[in-house]
Amino acid sequence: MLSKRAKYALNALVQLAKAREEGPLSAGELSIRAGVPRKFLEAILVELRNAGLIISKKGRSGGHALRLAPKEIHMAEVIRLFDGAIGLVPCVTHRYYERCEECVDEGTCGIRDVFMEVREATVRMLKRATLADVMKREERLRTTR
Amino acid sequence: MLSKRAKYALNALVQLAKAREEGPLSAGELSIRAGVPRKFLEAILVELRNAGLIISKKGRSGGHALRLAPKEIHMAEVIRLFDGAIGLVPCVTHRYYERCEECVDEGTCGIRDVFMEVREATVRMLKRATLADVMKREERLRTTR
DNA sequence: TCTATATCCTACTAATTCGATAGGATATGT
DNA sequence: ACATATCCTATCGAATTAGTAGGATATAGA
Repeated sequence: MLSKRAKYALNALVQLAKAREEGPLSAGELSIRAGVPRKFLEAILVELRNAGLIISKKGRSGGHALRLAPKEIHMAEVIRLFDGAIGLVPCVTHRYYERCEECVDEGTCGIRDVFMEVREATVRMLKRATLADVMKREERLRTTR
Repeated sequence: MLSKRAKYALNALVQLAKAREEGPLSAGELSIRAGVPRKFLEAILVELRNAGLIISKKGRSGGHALRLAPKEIHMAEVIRLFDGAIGLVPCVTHRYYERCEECVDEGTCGIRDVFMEVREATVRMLKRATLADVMKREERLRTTR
């Protein structure tokens, strides 16, 4: 399962993507739109800024806005930022790779082989899912119902 | 990420599948073959037995053995048993379904839509991955190298 | 220049989960 | 009867998670 931080971050980013024309949103406003506790959201926004995904402006009429176009930010990246590896076991991820101590021979581990496939498919799907794509999906869901 | 319990359970089940002809394995022996701490493994075995995946025989020359054929047990089932839902968010799983409180309209949530696809693909792959399939994979990995 | 309004930073906490161990009760094949 | 298993209860420390509190700092606009 994703952490709430990751899920909240995704919600917040989608709201920022939707509010692009509108200019920056304050943490207060964003916390309402994304349904995320105010103070908790603040901490998340700091991480998003440190990662270069958003730009934050201090002071009166400041706020937060996407730094890149919605099609440049994908879900895989956001999830990795907050929850680390996407793979189900540490031995199938290069970015956060770690050997399984209990494993005798990683190269011939059938379980690992399955998890490799799962990870690959998951990452592929999450990379295709940019903020722009997510908005497009919402559009489609709204109309085809 | 999977819990160690789930990963250990998978390792243990694969070892039991390999040792099928050999008769039941004791927790001690199995803990060596699967590389799992003895006492921890015992707790896991109890859960596997309660779930009907293995049969345990008490007393001298007792031990644990698969209750079903290796092709009847798949990884999805084992993971669900120990870690619960497979989906990345609670709102995309029927078995452990839970609404996201922060979500305004689940039916038109683009993020959810993505996670639905991911879950579906993941479950499909993990269901295909029976213990028999895992063994076949190991065979293939061993020979094609 | 003052002030309202933002972000930003440091700390803290309560609850839960996770991985693991200890010790002994209970069953059973030889 | 005895050696050898499983099985049951209880406990433990460490880490993680979700969330809150309070104030320092920057800044646009009056």
